[in-house]
Parts: sequence; C-alpha cells; structure tokens
Amino acid sequence: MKRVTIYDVAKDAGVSLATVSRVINGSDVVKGPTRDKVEAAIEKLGYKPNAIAQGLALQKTTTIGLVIPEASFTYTGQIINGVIAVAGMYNYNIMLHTTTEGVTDISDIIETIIKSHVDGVVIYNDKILVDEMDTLSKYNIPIVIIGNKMSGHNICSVYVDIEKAVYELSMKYLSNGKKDIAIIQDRKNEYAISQMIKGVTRAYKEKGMEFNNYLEIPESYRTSYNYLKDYLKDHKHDLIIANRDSQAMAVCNAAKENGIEIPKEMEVVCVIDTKYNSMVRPQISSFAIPSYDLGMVSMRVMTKMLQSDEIDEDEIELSYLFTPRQSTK
Amino acid sequence: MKRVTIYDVAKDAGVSLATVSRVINGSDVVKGPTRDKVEAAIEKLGYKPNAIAQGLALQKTTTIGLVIPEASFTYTGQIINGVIAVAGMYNYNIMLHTTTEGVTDISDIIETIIKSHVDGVVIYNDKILVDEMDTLSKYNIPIVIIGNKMSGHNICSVYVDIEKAVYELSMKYLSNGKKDIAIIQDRKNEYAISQMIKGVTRAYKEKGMEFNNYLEIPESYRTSYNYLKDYLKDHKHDLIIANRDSQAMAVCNAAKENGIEIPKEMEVVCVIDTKYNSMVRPQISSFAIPSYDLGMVSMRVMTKMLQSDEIDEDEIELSYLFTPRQSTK
DNA sequence: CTGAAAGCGCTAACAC
DNA sequence: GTGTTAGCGCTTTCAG
Repeated sequence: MKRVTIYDVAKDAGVSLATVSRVINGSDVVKGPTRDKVEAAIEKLGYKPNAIAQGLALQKTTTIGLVIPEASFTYTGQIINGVIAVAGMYNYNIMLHTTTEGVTDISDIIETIIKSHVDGVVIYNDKILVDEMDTLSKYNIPIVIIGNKMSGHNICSVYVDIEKAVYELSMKYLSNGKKDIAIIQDRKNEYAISQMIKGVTRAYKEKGMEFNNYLEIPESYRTSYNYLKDYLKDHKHDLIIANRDSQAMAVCNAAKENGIEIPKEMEVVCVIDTKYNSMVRPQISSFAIPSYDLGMVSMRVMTKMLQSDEIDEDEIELSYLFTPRQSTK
Repeated sequence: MKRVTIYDVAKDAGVSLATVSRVINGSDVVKGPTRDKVEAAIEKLGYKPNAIAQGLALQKTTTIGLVIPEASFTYTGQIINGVIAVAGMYNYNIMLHTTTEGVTDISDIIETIIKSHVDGVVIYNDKILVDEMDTLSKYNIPIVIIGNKMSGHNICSVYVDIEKAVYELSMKYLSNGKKDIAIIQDRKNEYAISQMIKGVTRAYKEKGMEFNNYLEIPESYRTSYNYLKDYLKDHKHDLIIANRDSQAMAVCNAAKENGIEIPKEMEVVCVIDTKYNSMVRPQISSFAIPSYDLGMVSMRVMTKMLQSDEIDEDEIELSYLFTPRQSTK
C-alpha cells in the first residue's frame, strides 16, 4: 500500500492541500462542509501526516534525544521512564542513545544527534562531557544535564547534591566517634564517586582528619564480591558507603561470609536507591535519590527551554532523603 | 548560528549540490581535486547532512521504533541494550516508546510510530497486540515481536519457549513426588504468566492430575510481600514458580518471616533471570532467559527484513538454561 | 566526471 | 474561507 499523502486527501476531498493542512493542524478557519469533506477523506484513506515532511517544513522534529550510559541499571531505567512520561504529555518523541563504555564513541552519538535534528537533548552521564556539549551548543541545541550542577547558554541541569548528602552522613558518623569510613570506588560512575569522595573528605577535614579510605573494587558484581570477601578477612570499617545497590549488596554478602555482623560491627549505606535495597536482607539503608523525578523534571525543563528563552531556574536541585534500613544502626 | 546546508557547502566549494551530495554519500565517482575542495568546505563550515531531509528524499529514516512495557525492570533494560547494540552497528537510531498501563494509550503510540515513518518496529509487550499489529501491517511497517511466537507478512518474532521451560521443570518435580506446585500470578506479565500456567497444566495433565494453584498476588513488591507473609502462615508448597525476580524475592522473604526454610521445606524458582537473583540470599534458582540476546537478535532480524524480503527464519527460538542456585535442592 | 532540475510531503505566506 | 506557490534540505535521474 502506497502511503497516502496530503495530495491524495486533497484530491479525494476536492480541495487544495492548504485546506487539508489547515484541518489536520486544527486551524478553525476551515468551516462546515469543507471541513467535513476533508475529514471524511482522511478517515476513508487512512491518512496520517508524515512527521518527517512536517519536520522539514517546520524546522523542528518534536523529538528529543536522550543520552544515557546504560539502560540496564534500575535507576537509569527510572530516569528513562521519567523522561518519557513527561515527553508523552507534550507529544515529544524520544530518541534513545547509550554510551556504552568502550563500545560506542560518544562523539559518534553527538554527531548522530546533530544530524537527526532533534529539538533538544537530555543527557545523563557519569562523566562530564565538556567537548560534546560544546559541539551541541555550537549547533544551537538546547541541553538538559541530569546529575551535574551546571548551566550556560541553552544549558540547564537537574541534579541531586550527592556531595552534601555524603558530607552530612559522614559528619554524623564522625561526630559519634565512628572515624573509619570507607568509600567503594569503581569506574562506572566516575562523577558520582568523585562527589562522594569530596563529601567525606570535607567532613574529615572539618574534624581535623584526613580521608584516604578508597576502596577500589572491580567492575562486575561477581568479581567485586570475591574481592570484598577476601578484603574483609582482615579489614573492617565503621561505615562503608557504596554508590549502587549491587555494590552495597556485595559488601553485605561478603561481610556475612566473613562473619561480620551488619549493622552491629559494620554499617553500610547505598547512595542510589532502588527497590532492591529493601528486598535484600539486611535491607540496605540508602539515600532516596529520586531517579524517576530526575527524568521527569529534566524533561519538563526541556519543554520550557523549547517554548521560551526565559528559564526561571537553570540549575534545579532535587532533594534526597536518607532512608535508614537494616544495614545501619 | 544558522545551520549550514548542502547549498552553503556547494557554494563555498564552487561546485553543485549534486557533487556535494555525492561525496557525503561516499560515491567514488567524484575524484581528486573536486572531492578535496568539497571535503575542505564541509570541514570548514562544520556541515552535517540533515537526516530529516535525507529521510524525506529517500523515503526512509534509518530509525526503528522500540516498544517496551516499562523500562525500569532489569530485563527490559537488557532488551533495550541488546537492541541498541546492534542498531548502532547498522547505524539505526532508536525511537523508544513505553506502554505504561493506564497511562499511555497504545493506539496513540502506534499512531505516532506511523507518523514518524520509522523503517520498522520492534515490540516487546506482555499483552499481544493484534489490532495494533494489523494497523502497522496495513502501513507496511516491518515488525519484530519479542517474546511471542508468531509470524506473518512483514512480521517476525524472537522468543523463548517459557511454556516448555516450566513444563519440564514441573515434570521433574512431579516425577519426584513433589506434587504441590504453585505459580505466582500478576497483571504485569499477562502473556508470560499464561505460558507458565500452560506449562504446569500440561505437566499435571500428563501425570493424570489437575493444576489449580494460582497464587494471585498484588502488583508491587511491598504489597505482594505483605500478602505472601500472610498467605504463607497457613500455606506451603513444594515449589513456587515466579516470573520476575522481585516476586521470587517476595516469596523467599515472606517464607523466612514465617520460619519456612528454603529450599528444605519449600523451593522457589524464578523464570526471568537478572543479576539480582544471585545477589540475594538465598540465591534464587532461575531460567537464564537471555534478555540481552532477545534484544540483539530481534534487531538483527529487523535489519535483515529491511535489506531483503527473504528471511530464512521468521520465528526464532532462543534457548533458556536452567540455573540451579540456593533456592532449590 | 559534473551540473540542472524534479521531487520527497508538508507548511505558511500571500493572493483571490 | 480557500487556493497558489515558494520553500524546508537532500537525492537522483538525465544531460552534457
């Protein structure tokens, strides 16, 4: 079946294409019988306007690009859901790109994004992409960054202050005489981890001490679990802070294996909250970082940028909430 | 900055647009000095071809639509990753749509897909979407279905035979004299659950018995956990089969709460495998349903459909692997 | 080997 | 109110 075009509809209805264009765009100029004829023809022929042609003519595609490091983490999924939820409300489509480390060259993604003429792009990435953002800016594409506090011409951001969260948590422990805090480090969340380290470091400094408990662990759960199982044989900390749920779980499981009781002998806190934190035993205390909201809000900011040049707030901080569970006292 | 077009490049290079078009499309017809001039101009002006205009001219968009029920499950994330991985290899873009129950009208999504003139669509959905697929077919859009065995003109599918998996598992238990098998039912995975039920039912029938242990539980983890905690006070089964990891965990946690030892007094099997199955204690036995592969293969089939009309296999079955862990004997 | 021109489907002035 | 027409940026015959 050859795709029916606006010409076919016009001919069938016996009007010009301008008229058809008017009715499909809801212009109330077309009236009564003409409108009816057109609508009948549209219905009869099963006509659907070609968004590509519209995009060309209007110079906008009503689609926005979404860049995410990987879709398989629970929280990235939440971000996607959040973005899509409000994108749907405003009739925007989502073009999804993932920046799988080592597999996809980020500059290729940026290139594709520019070519695809999306109206804007929402980026969540653990590394900061200065060069890439410059390129995007050069082509005048509005950007919303998730996770990093930053702004500029055509750039807004939505984030949670992880540094502060970890700082406050650390201060609480240090003030209670628990001076041995460790942070799980990995490569998958460079930026988040750096924020976490800044947070503890600041707390230690304020207490006249120095922080250096970096606990660098391998990438995947299985290897990090094995690593920790070994590590915890002759190490113990008052508090271990992890970024992702799987890392916190690795700690808990490895501790158990070594007969270390959680939270009695050692406490564990996870920064990013997912439903799994409350499914495992012990349930893991975490900051309720609102991933879904991060997605929603950033897309909402995007729509605002697309409507007007005036944004009331170009750096939006979302609040976290510490949620104590069984892995802390 | 006004977006530079092919005209600008042509003018700058002192050639016609046809020539520019040829070099950006890699036609080896343009030679030596001309080619160099054009390439210099492209570089100098920062020209990027407009994919929308190309789409209009070529009648294809090199983007494919991906329809998923929700992105926040670990396994749907895997599917997305798989699809994107091979899409990237073939330079296809992904337009992501989610069919959140009650929020998004599926026919709206189909409508958007048709308008957006994607070259094809990959659908994973727990409900079978006959009407929607008919519509898509009417507009001649190639479809790959993930999860359901089906095919037709311009329709292929990639799936795992869950019915068989559950049937075999059930047979093993029934043959060992464990006759009390229950299945966790919910609304989020209608199709998968129906397959599971078919599987046990067939096994029971072959053993001359009848299956009716439907264990219908509420939607979210928290409520289903509470429900099960109560339920297991005065119920116990030889084997409980769940579809998603969170449900299996709910069972395990609720059992523990009631002093039911797993796997000694009751065994638990999860159909869909995610990394969390081996992170929780007890580790949950599961079928290793290859979500990532489902995504990869379906996108690969898509590219084949797009290249030629001849597909060697229009219903591709992927194999599962039962992976025993701590929740089974 | 390169250029001219028609056409992809639609929108938005501008006429009538 | 409705029709005409010139683009939107690119591809692709068809000439030369």
